[in-house]
Amino acid sequence: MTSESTTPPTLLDLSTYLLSRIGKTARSRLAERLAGRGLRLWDMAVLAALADFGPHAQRDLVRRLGVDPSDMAKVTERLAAAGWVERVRDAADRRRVSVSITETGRAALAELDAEARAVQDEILAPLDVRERHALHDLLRRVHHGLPGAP
Amino acid sequence: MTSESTTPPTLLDLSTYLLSRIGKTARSRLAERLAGRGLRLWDMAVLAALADFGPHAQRDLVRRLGVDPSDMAKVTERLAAAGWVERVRDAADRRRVSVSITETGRAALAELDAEARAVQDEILAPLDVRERHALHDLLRRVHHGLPGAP
DNA sequence: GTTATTAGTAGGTGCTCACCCACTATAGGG
DNA sequence: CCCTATAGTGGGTGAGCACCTACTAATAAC
Repeated sequence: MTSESTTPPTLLDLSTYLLSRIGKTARSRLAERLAGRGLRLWDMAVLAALADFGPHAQRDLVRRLGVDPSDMAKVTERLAAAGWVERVRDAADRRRVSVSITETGRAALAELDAEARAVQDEILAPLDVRERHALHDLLRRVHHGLPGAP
Repeated sequence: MTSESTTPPTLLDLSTYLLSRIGKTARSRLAERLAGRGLRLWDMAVLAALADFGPHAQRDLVRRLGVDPSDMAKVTERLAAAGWVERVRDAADRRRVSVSITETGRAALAELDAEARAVQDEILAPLDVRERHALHDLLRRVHHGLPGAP
């Protein structure tokens, strides 16, 4: 338990402190699990985007997720090596590479999602189902107000 | 705005994703502001601990905040250079250094707190006061369940 | 006294992350 | 056909962070 008695109230009174602290542990716990499979957080994000919205030109993935093009190249390379995604040259515009998720990729994403939910269960343990929904709604609205691409 | 249409629903459905995303922007925005004053996040945490709980032997700060002793030395050094804290050798045990916040330190902390609340207002903009309280309560309980010192 | 333990410090390492530049290849505009 | 812009890629950089080691000074244990 985080000893409330030892964390300065000045910080505990800041929602931003709590958000950053909790977010960080959530992030690192999931990253830890993904690392066990040789994956990073962006890899999961890319798989999710492909599963949810279908095939993308790589540049569209870049724009959707706000990653550097050069970094995206590395992600798709890793995912392709693992067989989670397929990359094919666009016939119409041969500069472009169309990226799509494979069946194995979908299966992998399902497992990653399960991992993520396991982490979530750990972290949200103090809350009952109703409270988790309430939290999720609030977070959704806050997230919606965040700037996406600058 | 974070274009909800572009973030994969698979991720949006994860509270952990939202937490880590929101927490990260909160963290980096505050860090950015503190950097303008030549400070880091830990500096504020140390000031808060001293303001809330009074003077500490440096080793107690280390234990309270879970930082590496060597890093704590650098923090107190920086804070002392700025005049925010005072370090005096403990007469009883001359290995120890007692760290206490100065009046200027308190004033500085108040400013930092104001900065943090400004960031908070930006981020929680979509929520009204009642909802912010609700969110804070939920976060408090979640945070309380987190492991503090391993 | 000798030895082991503890507090603080200086300096360095490895990792992640976001970012940037240079380069190739394709495409499109005039 | 030239010139500019775009897509993807490889490689490198610098900031921030957590961690670790070695060292000094002081205390406690025996």
